[in-house]
Amino acid sequence: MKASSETSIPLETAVTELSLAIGQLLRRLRAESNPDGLTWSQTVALARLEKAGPTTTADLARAESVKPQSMGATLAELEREGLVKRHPHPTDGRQVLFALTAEGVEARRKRNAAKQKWLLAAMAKLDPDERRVLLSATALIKRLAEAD
Amino acid sequence: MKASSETSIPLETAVTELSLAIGQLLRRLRAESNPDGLTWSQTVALARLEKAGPTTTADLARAESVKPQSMGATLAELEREGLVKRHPHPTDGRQVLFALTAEGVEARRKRNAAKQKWLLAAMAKLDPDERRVLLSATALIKRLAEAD
DNA sequence: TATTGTTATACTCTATAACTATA
DNA sequence: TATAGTTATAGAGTATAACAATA
Repeated sequence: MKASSETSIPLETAVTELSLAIGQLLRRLRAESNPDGLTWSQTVALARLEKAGPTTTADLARAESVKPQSMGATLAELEREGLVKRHPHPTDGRQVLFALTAEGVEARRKRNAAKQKWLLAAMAKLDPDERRVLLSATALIKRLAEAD
Repeated sequence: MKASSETSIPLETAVTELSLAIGQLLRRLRAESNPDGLTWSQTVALARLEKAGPTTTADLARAESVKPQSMGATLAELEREGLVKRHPHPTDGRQVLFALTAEGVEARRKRNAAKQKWLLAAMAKLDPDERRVLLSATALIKRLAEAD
């Protein structure tokens, strides 16, 4: 497994295969996920709020490559369910900071665990080396998603 | 880069990070894709028909983890646009085989190239080693998506 | 003027349920 | 009966456009 055997594949093909593969896995994840509980976009928003702390609609939208209106709809639904709470921005009256409530933290912990049960089981069947490749790839995928 | 430094991360965390990362990249791909042209699900269906040849609605649906009705809607739209054509199954009168038309082959080649321009550029900025990791990961992601 | 967020509206993707035709 | 596909309907996710409030 030294090197150039894989570099011979054209980059165009690799790019196509990668995007098809991630689409395929994401649909599988949706299909396997618990129908009760959080939707995909709600899960993502909660996870990001948990990692980043209080965040504005616009920042969340940028991070996930959606329009502020789309993220606003997701946050409004989470607020209606009591999982996030809005706080005024200390210096800018236009901005609104969203933060997890205690209920939101708990909901995320519990429901998210159920949601990813399937992927956890599938990963457990891989070799340790294969898991390491996926782990390295995760960081690269994030870098690609956040590249200029 | 031998081994166990990365195995110390809990599998739960790795799984969460992976699914968030692929969601993030898929949304970025959608946001960057040409608004004219094929939608994501149409692109996927055409790509699969090109690779597999004539295929039934049910088989396509299974491969992409969607219900036959959902895949049927995508195929009906592609048929309306003249990119795929339906053919009777030779022995089973219930089944319908879908295949690309010449126009479909051309549309896929041309529009798909434009659609993935952004990812191609982003991948080109990675190190060769990093591209190799992503290439290996692509196969693993497909295996996960197709696992039992 | 530029930015943040909201409201209104529409399109895509997918699901479930009920139906027809064929095996 | 069981399977392949269609039609009808609904919900989630996203987009664009038009607006209000604040910087």
